[in-house]
Amino acid sequence: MKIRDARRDAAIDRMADHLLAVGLAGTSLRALAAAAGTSDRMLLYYFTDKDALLAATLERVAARLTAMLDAALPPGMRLGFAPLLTALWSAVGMPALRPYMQLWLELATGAARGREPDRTLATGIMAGFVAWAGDHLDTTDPARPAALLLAIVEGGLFLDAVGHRSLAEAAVAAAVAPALPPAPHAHTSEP
Amino acid sequence: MKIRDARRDAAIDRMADHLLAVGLAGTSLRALAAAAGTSDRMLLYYFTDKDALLAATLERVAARLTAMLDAALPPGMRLGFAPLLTALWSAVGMPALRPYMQLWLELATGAARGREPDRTLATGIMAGFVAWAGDHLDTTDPARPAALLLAIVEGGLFLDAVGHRSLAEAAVAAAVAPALPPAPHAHTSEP
DNA sequence: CCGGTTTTGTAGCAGACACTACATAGCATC
DNA sequence: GATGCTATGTAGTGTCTGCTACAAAACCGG
Repeated sequence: MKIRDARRDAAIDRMADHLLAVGLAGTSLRALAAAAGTSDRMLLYYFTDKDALLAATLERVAARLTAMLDAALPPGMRLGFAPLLTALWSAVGMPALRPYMQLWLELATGAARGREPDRTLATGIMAGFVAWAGDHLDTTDPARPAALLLAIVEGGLFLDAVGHRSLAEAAVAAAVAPALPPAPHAHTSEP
Repeated sequence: MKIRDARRDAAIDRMADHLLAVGLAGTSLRALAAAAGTSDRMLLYYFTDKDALLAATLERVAARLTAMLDAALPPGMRLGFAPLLTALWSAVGMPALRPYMQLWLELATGAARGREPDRTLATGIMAGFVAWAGDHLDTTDPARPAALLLAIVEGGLFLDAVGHRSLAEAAVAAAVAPALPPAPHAHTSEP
């Protein structure tokens, strides 16, 4: 029972790479098997289902992502709202994280339609992000700022995804600027 | 050449309903044809491709969405950052708009991977949203606040999609609150 | 070396998919 | 009424999908 688990685990790693490369929609048992160096027959020997296989692989991907985030902003480091937002935004903008963001978006799409295992996985991953943001904020009550921070980052990723990266950067810049929204009906003096 | 165009147009409307109901991934020529009351054969007579068909249908969906947004917040109405954000957030939270948001997310997923026609369509739709936000803000230079507003709304929709609606609401509440982020390193006096 | 369990290959199933070839029905114009 | 164009039905094509039946190989304790 050891060999099976070891090969199964190795397959998960290779399949995670493949999933990051082609996305959830663009994959198939045969393609995943080729990427993992086995046959579809074996994948269904290791896993009961394609869904179970994808769930395990997506969990591996999530673990990698949180590891990379921890590397960029180690746990225990606490920052104010603006510095944390800046740091997190530049972290998720790293080219190495691009496939992760694409897959994250795809998982959220499935979750929005209530599909499983997408929904459960996505909710859990996002809960992890919430905890992460709360742990990195130096505010007394981090709940609301953490929510806003995550909304801005996810929103920025979304704007970037639809081809408006500069808009996303403007949003982050606006959120970081001191007096965020100029007081309503009060025009700034700069022409 | 008139009958063809009329029926083609009617088919687009029915297919838009179907697309909103089941999403891009869950559809097929046969299902679309059934929803439109024709045959797949006819759909490929009206359109050159499945892609062309989807592009036309998605444009129809986008037109409907902007019409609904204009109904909720008529053009010409200008607001400050916080009121506009509140109004827009409650507008996109309407149950009738839920399928639109799911489809919008799905389109963004395709756009993130550079797939066509998703990419072009999504970029154009988002450009429309940017113009819409700029037109509804009463600030002198609406570029940055508009970007932030869109990022928060899209981010909130994303948080909602992954099952964290209350988090999304907290984010909007935080963005609307007067002194958005408590000054960095300065703890509020409330315990 | 033998017998049973674990691991793997081969071949295929039944269904869905986008798309096409071909023929026909309806209609209009001359 | 012949001719030609538009509109539609029938019946497929080849390919891909997740998954399975069956059997052979490999391994391991006795």
